[in-house]
Amino acid sequence: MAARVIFHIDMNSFFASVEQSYDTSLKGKPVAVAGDPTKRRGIVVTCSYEARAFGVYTTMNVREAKMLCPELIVLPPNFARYKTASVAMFDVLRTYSYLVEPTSIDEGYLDLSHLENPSDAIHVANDLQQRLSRELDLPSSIGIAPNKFLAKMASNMKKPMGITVLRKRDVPTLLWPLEIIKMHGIGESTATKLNHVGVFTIGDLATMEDTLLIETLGKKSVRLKQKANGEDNRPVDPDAHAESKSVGNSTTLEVDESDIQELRNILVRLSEKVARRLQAKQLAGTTLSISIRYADWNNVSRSVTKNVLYYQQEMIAKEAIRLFEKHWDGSAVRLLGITISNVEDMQDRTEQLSIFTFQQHAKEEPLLQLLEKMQKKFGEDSIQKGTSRLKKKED
DNA sequence: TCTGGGGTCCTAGGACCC
DNA sequence: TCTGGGGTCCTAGGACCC
Repeated sequence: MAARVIFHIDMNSFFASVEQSYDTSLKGKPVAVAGDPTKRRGIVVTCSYEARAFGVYTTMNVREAKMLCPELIVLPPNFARYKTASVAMFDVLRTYSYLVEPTSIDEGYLDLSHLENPSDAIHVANDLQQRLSRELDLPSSIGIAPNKFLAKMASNMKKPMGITVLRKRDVPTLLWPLEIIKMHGIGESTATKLNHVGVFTIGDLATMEDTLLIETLGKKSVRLKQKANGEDNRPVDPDAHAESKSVGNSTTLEVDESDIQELRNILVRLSEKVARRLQAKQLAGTTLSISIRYADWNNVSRSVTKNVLYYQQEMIAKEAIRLFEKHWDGSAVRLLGITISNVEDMQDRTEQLSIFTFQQHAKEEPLLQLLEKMQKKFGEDSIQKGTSRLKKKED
């Protein structure tokens, strides 16, 4: 197989940059996008490079950030605005190749293997970066490499407004000296485990003995070692993240709470948010999960999967409260969350249902009456089970 | 420096079926 | 009555990422 040309595009301090692009008077100033500073959840989500110069960083408490940088401009997040900028950015990317794989709101991969002369890649990257800067007024960093992993590592090497080429032959000199924690896919937990067995750099991992590696991290570590050696054959897949797999909302409570009525109220509010977002995306799912974070930071999740589709607020609230009351240990709660997963498109669902209903009317009237009787007798759940089972039979 | 909120993927065990 | 092995689904938790 011929060598591929993969770009990784990473927008620099995206939320803060969008705010500076939207209100140009913010340019050159320390800006932070952050949660409500009067609440304990008031933390910095993103900050401009001007703010970073003062030592402000993501996850830092707003009060603390203000102490380091008194002139810091703190803005509430405006997700609709960032989404708009994101769509515009990916539209620009798609003018270079249809093989664009968004991996988050502000970054993605681009496959440019079709370039006749791979050395043109740098010119293309320059052109792309200039366009993002000129047309959207947004800074970016671009990594160019023969695969996704190396492109991702490369885009991280020069920020902001960097373009970095990382060839396979550069791996020992450019990648291997980096600390193991800098590697994409390795977090604090894995880094600590590796440190304990004398692995401190990406190079150490690349040359690590297989038996020790699997003993330390399990079988998934084989892929990590391959990446450390600059090997990664995952394709750029435009559809990889096309549809969402779950929709959830969670909230850190103002104070640690142990009043059951108050906790129920919060679950009701969360169910409203989740139902609204499912509706907006036209999604419904068969699995409902709740997450509880206790005051001591102990995290617990509980879920149920039923042969019903969760999308209605009342049904979500009822099930979430039932699950919560069944598993709550009675101690103070710091965070509550509700997530619906195993989701499917409601569009498909309504079409299937209407075809089904039509067929019943057309030729199986008695069956429909039976379903209605079932519904009266056993409640809403049973008729959904009934329809699913019947649908299966038709297949 | 005591840590938000949105996600995804992986693993491992148990239930159940063939 | 005791038994293998594969496949799939569900649940819970861990790890990671932006």
